[in-house]
Amino acid sequence: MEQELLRGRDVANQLLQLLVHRSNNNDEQGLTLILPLAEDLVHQVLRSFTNTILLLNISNNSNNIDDAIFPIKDLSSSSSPSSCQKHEDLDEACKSFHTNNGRGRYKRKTTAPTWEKDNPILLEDGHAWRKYGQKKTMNSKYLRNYYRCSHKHDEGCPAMKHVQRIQENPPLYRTTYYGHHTCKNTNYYNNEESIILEHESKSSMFLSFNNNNNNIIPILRSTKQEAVELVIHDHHDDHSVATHHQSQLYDHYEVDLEYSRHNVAMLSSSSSSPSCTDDTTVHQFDNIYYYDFGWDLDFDGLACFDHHQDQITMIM
DNA sequence: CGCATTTGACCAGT
DNA sequence: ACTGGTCAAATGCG
Repeated sequence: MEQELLRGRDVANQLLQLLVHRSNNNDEQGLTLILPLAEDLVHQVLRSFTNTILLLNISNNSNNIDDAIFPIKDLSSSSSPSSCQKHEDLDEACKSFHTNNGRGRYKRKTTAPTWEKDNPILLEDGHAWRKYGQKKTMNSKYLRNYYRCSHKHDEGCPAMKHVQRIQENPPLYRTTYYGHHTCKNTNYYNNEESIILEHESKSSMFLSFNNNNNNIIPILRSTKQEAVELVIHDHHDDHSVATHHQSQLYDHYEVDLEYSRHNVAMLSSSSSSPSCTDDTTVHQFDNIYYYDFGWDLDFDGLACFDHHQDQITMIM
């Protein structure tokens, strides 16, 4: 119950940050970008409440989850679940109670991966992972290793990943991520970890902007709890951190992230797909394209281009 | 001793 | 029946 409540509080904080940011950017593009995220966060908060109430009922009424009365109705589902088995939201909360001769039963995840990334070597990504299994898969001679966030139980962090070697020579490892970290990751900015940052992406900043020249949204959200201050000014300002160049073919943004100047993205002005530099690799997942920028200085970057909303999200 | 990893069994989805 | 995702006891390690 404590874990569920903590998770609910963390997600509510994320929602608050999102809404505060929204109130400072009164434009329609920003709204269309933020609404799906806000909706997702509200669902997570509701799930936390639901799980907590169920656990409360179980501890008060019965040791058997099937006998527990479920007094609230989940609006997202047409059925009115009265048991754990029938309620899809009750993922983690179910497992510890649905036992069979000491073995836990579980709900297999069916969600699409959040993103995936291929690397020539196994890299740290700055997060603490706990390995919970490995499996030989049919189409590969290499084992697939399964990890969940080390803060799954103390903070309810839902992030998971699996890593599998996909190529012998040159070696290539594919990491597939499920969900974002909601945990506080306090060691990320110390000196030791910053070395890792030079080689691997996925630090805290989610940069988001559309290709409307006058309307750059600097930050969408953060994967960590620390506030990240990065303001992108009008490109005519000499002190701006972002400059914008336009040609017939594409919009090209440069962002000066504190120390060095990076080419961030080239967005096609025809709204089809963004052009990329030569060292950019592209992955496609769930109708969203991920552009992996091989920057050679402080950051690697991952850009997500949503064709439906004609906007790009940078993950650095 | 306390934590993470290993490993075979269990389980859900197809 | 098969595949792969997850669990949890056994094991490893600092």
